[in-house]
Amino acid sequence: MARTHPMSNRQILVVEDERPIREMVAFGLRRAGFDVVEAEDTREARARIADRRPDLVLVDWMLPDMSGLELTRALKKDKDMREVPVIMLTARAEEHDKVSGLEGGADDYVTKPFSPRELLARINAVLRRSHAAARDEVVSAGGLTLDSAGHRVMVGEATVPLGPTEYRLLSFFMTHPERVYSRGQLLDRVWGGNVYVEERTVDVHIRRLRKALEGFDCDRFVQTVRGAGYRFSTRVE
Amino acid sequence: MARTHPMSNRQILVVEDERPIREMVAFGLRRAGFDVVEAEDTREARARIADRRPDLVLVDWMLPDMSGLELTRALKKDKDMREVPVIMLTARAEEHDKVSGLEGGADDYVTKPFSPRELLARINAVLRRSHAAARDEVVSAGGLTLDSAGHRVMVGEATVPLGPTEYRLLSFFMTHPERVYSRGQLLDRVWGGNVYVEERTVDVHIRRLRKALEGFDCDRFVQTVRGAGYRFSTRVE
DNA sequence: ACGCAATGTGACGCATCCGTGACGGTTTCC
DNA sequence: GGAAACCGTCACGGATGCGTCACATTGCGT
Repeated sequence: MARTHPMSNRQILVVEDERPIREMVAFGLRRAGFDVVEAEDTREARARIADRRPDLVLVDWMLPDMSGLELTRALKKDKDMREVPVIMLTARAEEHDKVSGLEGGADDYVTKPFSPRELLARINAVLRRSHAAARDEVVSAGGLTLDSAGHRVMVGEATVPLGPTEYRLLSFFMTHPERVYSRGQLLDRVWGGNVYVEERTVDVHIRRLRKALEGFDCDRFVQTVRGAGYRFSTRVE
Repeated sequence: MARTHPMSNRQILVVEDERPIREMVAFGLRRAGFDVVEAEDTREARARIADRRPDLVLVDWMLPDMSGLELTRALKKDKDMREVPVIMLTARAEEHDKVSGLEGGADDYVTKPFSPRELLARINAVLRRSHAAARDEVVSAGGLTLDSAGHRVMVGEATVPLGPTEYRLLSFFMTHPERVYSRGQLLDRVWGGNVYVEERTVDVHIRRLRKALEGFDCDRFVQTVRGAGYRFSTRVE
């Protein structure tokens, strides 16, 4: 929660076993003004995350000891590390990977081969979204304002009356808009992976969230995607 | 949420006469999200290629009736099958074979013994090359935008109201445009190979898809090819 | 022009999914 | 210590979408 790095010196952890690629990526990022930490396997990565607290983790899908996917899953289950945004680096371009990568908890993915420009764009997008909270800034969408410092969501001058879980849910949605999440994914990322609760519980909290947003005419942003999950989108259907 | 639908729309034909190996490979590929069709000789392989239209063929170098190399050569001579990428599976590691394998028209080769990871990497590399157009996160065609992360198709700022099946159907079409698919093929690839439904059901969903696209003046992209099946094409007839 | 086959179209029953209100148990805050 | 708030679960009912059928329409060959 405490701001540990100045804006111009954001720290990124690059997890990649192939040294040439890792160094090339690291070089590009340093050139772009980032502070880069490198790791070549997941064991090292976990250690660096624990002691350096990077602002973002860039992880290769294919790693020697454990796949990047599993690392991501593990991170998102750890309460201390759940907030760290993850971008998956993958050589695989199929839809399958996009889905499973995101199910594992990655905030975005970049397909190899990628241009430095594309990678930077993704990194900045994710940093802007997910770390706005950690920088005590606000995220706005469709009249809603997420004030993470104040742990509340506002519409104009009014505060939306939310319970803790509804706040976390809406907070997650607002930092991850325009994207469908299954009930299972939401349980992983909003509830935390280690607890077992019925998937239908998500429905109930969606209901409570909608009810809270109802008075502000914002409930339409929480959208049901039949057979898939839920999506937060300010674009009307 | 045990979905029966293929996660990736990619279908792979495995041609291998030794059953244990074939089944192991097929298992690994299915696990990785691919839709797998098996064949144990070149005769069967040609039949499967003709009726299933796989995205990629994985063929053993040594086959009982005709060598995989000859199958590959034959495929590349056939106008209908020339576009299908081929990966050769060979027990021989000599440089000589690599060369002749590629000369025969294979897009890549993998030397036995191989790790599943290596095989997947090769497959994805080849798929990426041959389906370069289909690998972007958002696929656009004729004003339509497929937003796979958001599980929706948009026209400008508006969302096309699609049911789950219609979404999968249109999603498949947009990633496989300009090509005719029979009702049977569509059932395989969109519905998932293991379900039995009437072929006419496809017609009904085509109808529903067209109706949904009607308001956006995009229904003309879904074209009927009498006696053959359906095709998605942004080229006007 | 005629007839057959293929495709378009509207309707219907059924299964599934999702919204919703209620309830018991636990935590939090006076 | 009590009340209020909150959470997870359940059951019920409505809504949605699916697969099939029957009938209309189109297109093709003769």
